[in-house]
Amino acid sequence: MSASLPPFPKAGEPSSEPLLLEIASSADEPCLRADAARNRARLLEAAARLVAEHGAAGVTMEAVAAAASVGKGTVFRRFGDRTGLLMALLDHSARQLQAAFLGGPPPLGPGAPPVERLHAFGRAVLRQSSEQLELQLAAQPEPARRFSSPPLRALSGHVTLLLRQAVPDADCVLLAQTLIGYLDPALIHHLTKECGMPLERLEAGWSDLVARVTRTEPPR
Amino acid sequence: MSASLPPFPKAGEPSSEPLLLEIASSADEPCLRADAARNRARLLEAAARLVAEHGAAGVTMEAVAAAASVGKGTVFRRFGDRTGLLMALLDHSARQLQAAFLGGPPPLGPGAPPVERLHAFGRAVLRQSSEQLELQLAAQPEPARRFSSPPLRALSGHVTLLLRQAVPDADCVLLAQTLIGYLDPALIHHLTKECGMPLERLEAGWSDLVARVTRTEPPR
DNA sequence: CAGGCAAACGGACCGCGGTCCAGTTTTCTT
DNA sequence: AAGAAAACTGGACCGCGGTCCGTTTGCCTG
Repeated sequence: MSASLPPFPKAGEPSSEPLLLEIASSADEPCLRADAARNRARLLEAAARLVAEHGAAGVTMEAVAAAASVGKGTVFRRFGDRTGLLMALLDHSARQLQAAFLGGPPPLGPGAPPVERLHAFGRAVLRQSSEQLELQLAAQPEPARRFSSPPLRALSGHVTLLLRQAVPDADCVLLAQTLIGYLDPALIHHLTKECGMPLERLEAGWSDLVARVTRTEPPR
Repeated sequence: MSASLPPFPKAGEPSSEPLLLEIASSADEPCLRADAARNRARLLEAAARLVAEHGAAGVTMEAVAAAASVGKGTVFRRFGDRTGLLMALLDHSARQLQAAFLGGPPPLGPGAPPVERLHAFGRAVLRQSSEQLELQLAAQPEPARRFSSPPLRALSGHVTLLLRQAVPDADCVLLAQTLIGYLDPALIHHLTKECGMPLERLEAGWSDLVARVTRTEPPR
């Protein structure tokens, strides 16, 4: 296991759901030593370059280490494993998106009615994922941990909160996971790249889904 | 790549969606040579034993080969890759389930109204996945191909058909993928093993989801 | 400025998934 | 029955992700 990287105190899992989501683990980097910080930057830059040049598949841990003139062990110490490195590469845009729906302008940010925000949320995620698709796919952790990654937790937490406002008496956690599932990069890839659907259709599908899920009671 | 195993003509992908799903690739094994068939059986048996003894993680290709007194190359020739081997291990119950909803007694099989069948379908899949969970997780292909595996195609195809009957004017393919997403082994694992939810809650969640998704028009 | 120590480094090392191909076995043909 | 083509076999081989541990380096304290 890659557990117990000394410098990452794991942020101590705030026991129960905090009612307001903090800006996701912004206290992530516990003051690296100077050389460590420098190497971290070099590694990220090297990795980004490799992605650009040879695609995500070309991002070999050894290659990254070499390209950054750094030992292989260093890469693992810093990022834990390959997934960690790739996630670090996506971290920037992830935080950006998060900031947008936590504190940005409506309809994505607070201020709009929850259902509106859900619609906007889906569009935003779909757009962002469909760029970056290759990286998003490559960064997927092994199946057993797929839903435990901090960024994903943040997304599903947010959706849960919105759902609680929109359909208070439903099992919003489960509903949220369902919605999040629709935004899974692997699904997006399947539908757009393999089935050839245009992104607009996925967006329409999201809107329809949100509408159906947030309908309060059967017409009957 | 592991493509081009001479003996597997790839079954030629029946171009468009067949209106009636055949019993999923039942013409899979194009008459193996005698010794090959024998080795195949030995390998599956050995693999099953290893799963039972050391868990899915203990199923090393080399270990399986050794346990079956067979060369490593043989394993790969037969099953393509690790995922293929694991899927072969699950094949039996997959076909069983498929037979049940294609031709078994209602409410799972034909005869019941489509929404009824959807409810039963979810319960059946949830139950089956929650046993076998470990194997199901381990058998998961790399993200990019997750939705292309034949068994999964069969499931989502079936759901699509049922949805077309229940909500004819919706984008049933997308809706079906959403529902299938709820039944993803990785999600089941996350919710039951990591969040500690009882299976009953997931079943209730499924019913709620099906109800919401198949509601025809908003109450307004 | 010395010196001590935690943190960071780097590369040898390991195990596993996957490939390859020379040699063997089976099946088909005549 | 014999011989050749096709199919199968096994294990050496490769690359990569991940671990380990002896060595080096930056930082803080006196």
